[in-house]
Amino acid sequence: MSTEALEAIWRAVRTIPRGQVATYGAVARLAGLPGRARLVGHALKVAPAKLRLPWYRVVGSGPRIAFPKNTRQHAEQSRRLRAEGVTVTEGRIKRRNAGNLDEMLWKPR
DNA sequence: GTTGTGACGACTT
DNA sequence: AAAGTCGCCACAA
Repeated sequence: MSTEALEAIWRAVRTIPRGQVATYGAVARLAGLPGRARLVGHALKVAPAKLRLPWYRVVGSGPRIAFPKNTRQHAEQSRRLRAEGVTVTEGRIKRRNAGNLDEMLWKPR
């Protein structure tokens, strides 16, 4: 995979505002890689810690925490999101505002 | 080259 | 709601 794609993903993740989340699919689209949500997961996995990416703001469709329950990562992501005011219950994200921008979208309903 | 395994997602049962 | 199926593709074995 090209590093440009990885960097595009990292840049997209950086644009997610505090207190909001974006899905893997949305991040992929933002990075110009529609349909490649899995690549986003990979990009986050290999991202240098030095970048200090807000990886915890990236969630699965639902929107829900992508990690299985009872894993360290799941707990960690929930903790960090709650620390930013995001409500997480049983791995699900509760929507709080009207998600104006398409990027911090949670399914607009 | 093939296979299995994912920080995924949309759709269909 | 839950479980399959299929499309997507990077990576390791």
